[in-house]
Amino acid sequence: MKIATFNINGIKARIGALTDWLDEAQPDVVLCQEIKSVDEAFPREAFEDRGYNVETHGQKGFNGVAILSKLPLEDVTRGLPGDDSDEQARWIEATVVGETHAVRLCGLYLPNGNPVEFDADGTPLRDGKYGYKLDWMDRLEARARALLAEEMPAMMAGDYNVIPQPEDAAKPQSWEKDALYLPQTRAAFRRILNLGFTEAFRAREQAPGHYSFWDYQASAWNRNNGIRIDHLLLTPQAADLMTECRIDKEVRGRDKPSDHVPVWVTLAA
DNA sequence: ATGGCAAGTGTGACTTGA
Repeated sequence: MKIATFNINGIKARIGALTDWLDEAQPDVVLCQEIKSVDEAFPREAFEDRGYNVETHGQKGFNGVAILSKLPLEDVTRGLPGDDSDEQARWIEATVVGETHAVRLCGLYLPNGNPVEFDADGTPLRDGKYGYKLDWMDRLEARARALLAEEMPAMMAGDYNVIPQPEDAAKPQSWEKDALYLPQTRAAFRRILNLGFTEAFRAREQAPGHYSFWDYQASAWNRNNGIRIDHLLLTPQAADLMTECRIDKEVRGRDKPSDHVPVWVTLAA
């Protein structure tokens, strides 16, 4: 079972690039972020024609997540638990049943968190957009604990907007005051990992220089000035099934690319 | 150190992203 995460940066602008990649990579499931579309406007037919079931959790203009799956999607839920006042569309879950195992899939688009405000000491304030990011990560940790307690193959995958380590950025020093790389951000990410999740890509590859995002600006792609912020976190039961994990880097060099590329795992499920 | 781009909304010039 091949499962991918892909921040597509707008479904309308990415139909061609996304369907081209689907036809060639043949994933069973794609967790999509930043669909930037309401549910009614999502171009389902392009994917249903290729045999994918489509579940969306969209909003107008920004954010929005979706799941495309060749397997039936069961028990679909929308929204990250823990704050009924949060109206941003950043979380969707569903279960797929493979030949040997059922797998719970959580697709997420974690808040960016910039700009960060600092006090006079240079300490980031837990306020505004950065406060929302850290609060969202606390809710993610709570959902992660509940998921682990189920003791089933499950994953939380998506655009985490977290650079975990210096080796995950071409120029780590340029991110030091950024919400994606502040110590508080990285600590919150580690707290979740340390509950017992396997970060799929790092479990298979320890070398630096592997990225999943290159900014559209300042020739970031041509200079390979990238960061690795799209992650798949696997429960122990899912990690036991993992056979492969890769980043489809070359997708970034095509026509009308997203600024992110797909990252995928295969599970013996 | 700075500025650089793309997408959505909606048709001009913003907001947001990372």
